[in-house]
Amino acid sequence: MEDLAVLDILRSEDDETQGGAARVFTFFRDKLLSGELKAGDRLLAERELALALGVSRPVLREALRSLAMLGLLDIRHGRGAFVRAADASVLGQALTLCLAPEPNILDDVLQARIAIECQAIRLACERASERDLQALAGMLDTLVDSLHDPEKGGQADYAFHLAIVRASDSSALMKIYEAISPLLMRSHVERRRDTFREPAITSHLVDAHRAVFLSLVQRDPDAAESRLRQHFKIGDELRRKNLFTNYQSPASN
Amino acid sequence: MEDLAVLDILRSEDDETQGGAARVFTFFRDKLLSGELKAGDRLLAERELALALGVSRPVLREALRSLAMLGLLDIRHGRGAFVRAADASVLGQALTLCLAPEPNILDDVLQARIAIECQAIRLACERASERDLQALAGMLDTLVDSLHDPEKGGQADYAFHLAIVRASDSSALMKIYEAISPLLMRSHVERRRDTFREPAITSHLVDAHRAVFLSLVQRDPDAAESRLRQHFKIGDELRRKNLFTNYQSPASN
DNA sequence: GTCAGTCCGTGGTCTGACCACTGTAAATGG
DNA sequence: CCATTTACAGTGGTCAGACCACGGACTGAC
Repeated sequence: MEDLAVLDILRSEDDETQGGAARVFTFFRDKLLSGELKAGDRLLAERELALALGVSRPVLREALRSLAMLGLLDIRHGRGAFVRAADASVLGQALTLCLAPEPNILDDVLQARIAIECQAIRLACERASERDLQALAGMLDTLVDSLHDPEKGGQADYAFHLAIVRASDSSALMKIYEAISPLLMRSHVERRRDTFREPAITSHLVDAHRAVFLSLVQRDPDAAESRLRQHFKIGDELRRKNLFTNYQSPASN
Repeated sequence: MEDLAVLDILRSEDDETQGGAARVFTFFRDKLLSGELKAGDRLLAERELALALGVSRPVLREALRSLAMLGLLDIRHGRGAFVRAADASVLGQALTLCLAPEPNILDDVLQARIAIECQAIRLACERASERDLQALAGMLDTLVDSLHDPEKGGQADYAFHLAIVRASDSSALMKIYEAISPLLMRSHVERRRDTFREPAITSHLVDAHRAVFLSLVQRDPDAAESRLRQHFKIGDELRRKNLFTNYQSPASN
């Protein structure tokens, strides 16, 4: 009952005076939204669909193509068009598009990341299952094992933080986090490449993650968020300091 | 220099074996991303573009239509295709699409809202300008004046919270907040309609907003976030209590 | 000077055909 | 009888050319 109401949101801004392609587009979008078309379903052939909807094939193709570009359809040559499971990658692309003209995107996205994670860990303190915690513990080990490798280390770091968001059991937080991930990943691995040799940084890294994890195990939201914030803060300071040092004596390059 | 690097993110997943429409699509998307095409620019006529890019007009139209559906282009009959300023509405639609199949979206989006706002107000404590604070003060007045009207009151409430996010001076937080706004707005006005007659709720509303504002003026991030969290928490409790009461005696309907 | 009508450029749509890819089922060979 | 190969039917991909509908600008009459 509640789910259906959500559909009105998008419909509201579509007046009835739109062209054929747009009409077909909204037609299918609403079918997808309402669940009338589920992931994996196969659409009719283009020629039949065009006939059924009373539009020409080019018009129908424009609509289908748009849906495909949005990631809602998977059109495969010689096979047909299939409904695709909702994917956060579109979200990520849209976000990148929106933020592209802005300056200092990377630092800015970091703020969004902090926002999501801090709320996620609070929820995780309430909702995290035993399996979530075990997964987190495993990732902590992976993190320690891959300190020497900037590539694996970065991935392990990301995996740990992602697991926190997953443990929040909030699909909205999760989707948004996935959406900013592409942007996030950039600064993540880059930073890692610059700093993985610094003992002060790597030691902090392990301690900070462990501290966050322990607070989570103890189900203490305030402590968990506080430690997470501290982790971000110190990481940021170390990074700036490191950049400053390298700038003064870039001989190590 | 840094901005350009962002472009690689999307390009990475596009192999070179794609069809004509997809090729044209990525062609324009990258032009938009790189700033080669700015908002307001007018594209060549379809026939000329098709000729220039070596594809037929239907293929070109499929690509342009897809860009239009993504909100990147504004195609107007009889006038031409114009580059549109990046808009968060697409983000909102994409988010709605992604979250549609999930249960309890409304409550879940609220978590995202709390996440964004709590981080935003922290940043706002550092970055908010005098004008931001004055705008916030004005909205506080509007809020008080419109307590009696569920419609205006809801809008004023939303405007106040939006202004907080704007004061954070973070375009990423702002875009994400705008993206979840359509979903947010629903529960917002609905809740307001159910609760605006309750003195306990309206009085809390004013006090809470004022307290948040004062902490912001004093540039105290911890206090500001704490009070904001409290505001959300109490609001949630009051709402649940109210729903419970109405459920027990729905005569007032 | 103002207003009406005309004209041209634009997107919007259609038709019908042909090409390229895919899976399957029939034909072939062992 | 089974495995391999081949032919076919169905699907999306592309194209060309034509016509319609809309918007703005120019031109003419008033």
